[in-house]
Amino acid sequence: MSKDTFRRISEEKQIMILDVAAKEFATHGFHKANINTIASNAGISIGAMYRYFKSKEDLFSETLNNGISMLRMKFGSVMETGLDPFSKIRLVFEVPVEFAKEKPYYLNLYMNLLSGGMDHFAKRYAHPIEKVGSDFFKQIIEDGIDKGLIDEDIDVDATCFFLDNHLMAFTFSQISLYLRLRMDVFMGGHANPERIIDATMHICKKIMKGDNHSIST
Amino acid sequence: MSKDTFRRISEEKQIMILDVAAKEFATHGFHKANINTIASNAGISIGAMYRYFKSKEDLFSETLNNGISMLRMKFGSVMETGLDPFSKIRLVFEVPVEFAKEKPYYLNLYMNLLSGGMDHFAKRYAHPIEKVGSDFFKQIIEDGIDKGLIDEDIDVDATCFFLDNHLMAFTFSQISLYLRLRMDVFMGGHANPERIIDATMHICKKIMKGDNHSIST
DNA sequence: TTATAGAGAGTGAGTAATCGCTCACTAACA
DNA sequence: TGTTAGTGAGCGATTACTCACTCTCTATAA
Repeated sequence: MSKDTFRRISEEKQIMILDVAAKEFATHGFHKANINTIASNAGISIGAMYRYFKSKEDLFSETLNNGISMLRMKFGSVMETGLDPFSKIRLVFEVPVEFAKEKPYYLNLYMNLLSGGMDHFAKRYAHPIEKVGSDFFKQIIEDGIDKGLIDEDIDVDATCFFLDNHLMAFTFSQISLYLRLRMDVFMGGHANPERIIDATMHICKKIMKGDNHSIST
Repeated sequence: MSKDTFRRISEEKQIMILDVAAKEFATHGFHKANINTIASNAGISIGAMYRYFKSKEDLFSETLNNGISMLRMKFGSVMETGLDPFSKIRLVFEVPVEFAKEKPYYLNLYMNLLSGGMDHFAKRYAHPIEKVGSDFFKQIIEDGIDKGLIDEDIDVDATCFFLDNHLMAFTFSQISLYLRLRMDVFMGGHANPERIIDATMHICKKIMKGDNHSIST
């Protein structure tokens, strides 16, 4: 965790430093990211940097924590809409498209957790991060079952996993060069987020309400 | 590409060196991987290493190429089985489970392509790699439509993308610590590959043959 | 058969650059 | 005068890559 000295500076400056750091970690990956560059881009000295954070790892953790707060807020606000299950699922696919336009580098941070040499962070962050998406989908589906909108004989866990896999791949496809090229291969030329979301919703309804195709879009 | 000198040494030695390199790249990521360690683990000098490969990037490329060959072979042998579409899809989900037991580090290599700082490789490898999976699913689904096993009104591109997203996430879940922990969160405790494959096939049939639930497992 | 020359394979200590982090310092303020 | 904030030159560790060297093998001349 960051030092007291960091929490004592103005909130804008905190956010600015974390944004600059997230950008650097996102573009170069944790190991290749340069702390001296982050300090210089944030307009502070490396001395100050190490007055605010114990180490490079500590700074990275703080950017991750900042990202988790944003993630929780986004999922939370979708839950609070009070919309029907399918509309909530549609919304949660639209969120990363918007977020990728504002602060894509925070999404990159999570993608970097997947790869080799990041086990230390994976152990600490997999559960808190993934619980958010898992709880979200489970609550929506169970709610849908209660209201008779979703078949009660589906494997809830596996369906949530299936949906979140697609959400994860779709989200990362907005920000990873490799996955963007991959999406183009699959979708034939320039892939359009709206088309994928429409198709996703169509598939969603088939999975969860296989015997009733009459639900409105 | 590797130098002539590399292609002149025995094939076993070539494979041994590439395996050792893949392992190092997989566990530490490209940037943190140590060429001197690779040479030492492979039982050759760094001098020899640089006689075989132009640079660290060149060595990494060669391990990727080696992995692509394996990937093509695996997908190819599934296509050649002559099984029905749904059995082929089941097989292609079983393949990475087996492969992750033999040479997981080759799968890690691809995951590392997704994250930050790997754009250079992403541009070169996204298309050749992803074309394999894309062609595979498209051929299967079109074949299924021809034979009347799959609805002809589905969005083929989007369905392939959807299926491959799940295959990718499932495959990487076998080898990435983060994604393994994530899978546990979703599946509640220890996730079992067979259960996920069963659920996947169930979902597959609903997506592609929504009006007919009577197809055998 | 033996001596010699030359090519190619292989070696590993060393170099140069990078980068995380420290610490002796100054500045501002109470 | 003491405390806290901030600075940035530079240290030490790491690591991609080089190069002057040895070893091995083959071809050819004596």
